[in-house]
Amino acid sequence: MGEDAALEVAVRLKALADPVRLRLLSLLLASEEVCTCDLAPAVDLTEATVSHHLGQLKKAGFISGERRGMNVYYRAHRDALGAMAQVIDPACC
Amino acid sequence: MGEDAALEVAVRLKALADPVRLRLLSLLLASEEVCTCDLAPAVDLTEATVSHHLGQLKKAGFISGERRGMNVYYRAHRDALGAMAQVIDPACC
DNA sequence: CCACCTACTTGACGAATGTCGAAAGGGTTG
DNA sequence: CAACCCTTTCGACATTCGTCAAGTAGGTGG
Repeated sequence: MGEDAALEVAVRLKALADPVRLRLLSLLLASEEVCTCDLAPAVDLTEATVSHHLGQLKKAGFISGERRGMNVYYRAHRDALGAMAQVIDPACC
Repeated sequence: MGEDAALEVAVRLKALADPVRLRLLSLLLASEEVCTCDLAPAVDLTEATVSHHLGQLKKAGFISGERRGMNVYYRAHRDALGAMAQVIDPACC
């Protein structure tokens, strides 16, 4: 793996390498669409903290959020996760 | 994903989420067996720094090292990487 | 046996980065 | 406007990265 490629992959892996973000992602994968106000109590953290984590996942391209009315609904990008899995083990898929 | 499971996965992902460790792993996957003295110049860091990184990869179960004479030879555990890929995307494999 | 060298690991340190929540701000609805 | 949802800024605290210095392990020559 090249130096630049390693840096890009590491940045995206860092976004996944946190217990809170893994649980948020798991909740999003299970429920299709969830808003911050529902996620915060599920992981027992403040909405501000959850917003931080969602921002990191969004920046890494694993989720996206859409505002509808008062709430912001987040959904997971399953293809981005699949691509990440393939980088870790190309022989896997 | 449960709280404890998320923590365990996060710890192992953190071991992967670093550009230096990704490059070290890539070198090990390419060459079957490499010693610290060959890895250090390949990533342009001191042997001490490389040893720290190899220790983290070893602790996470992605590599193992064996001393033969003066050198310590490391090799990657491909199955551990496959298992990690499957955690990220269960539908992948 | 001893000194000496190479290969590698470990511990301690400063610099950089990440985590979390309180407070403040922007949008949206009633 | 008041209430609600969400994000952003700021500050405290913890974790991580790379290096030096010291220590261990194995090999070599006097």
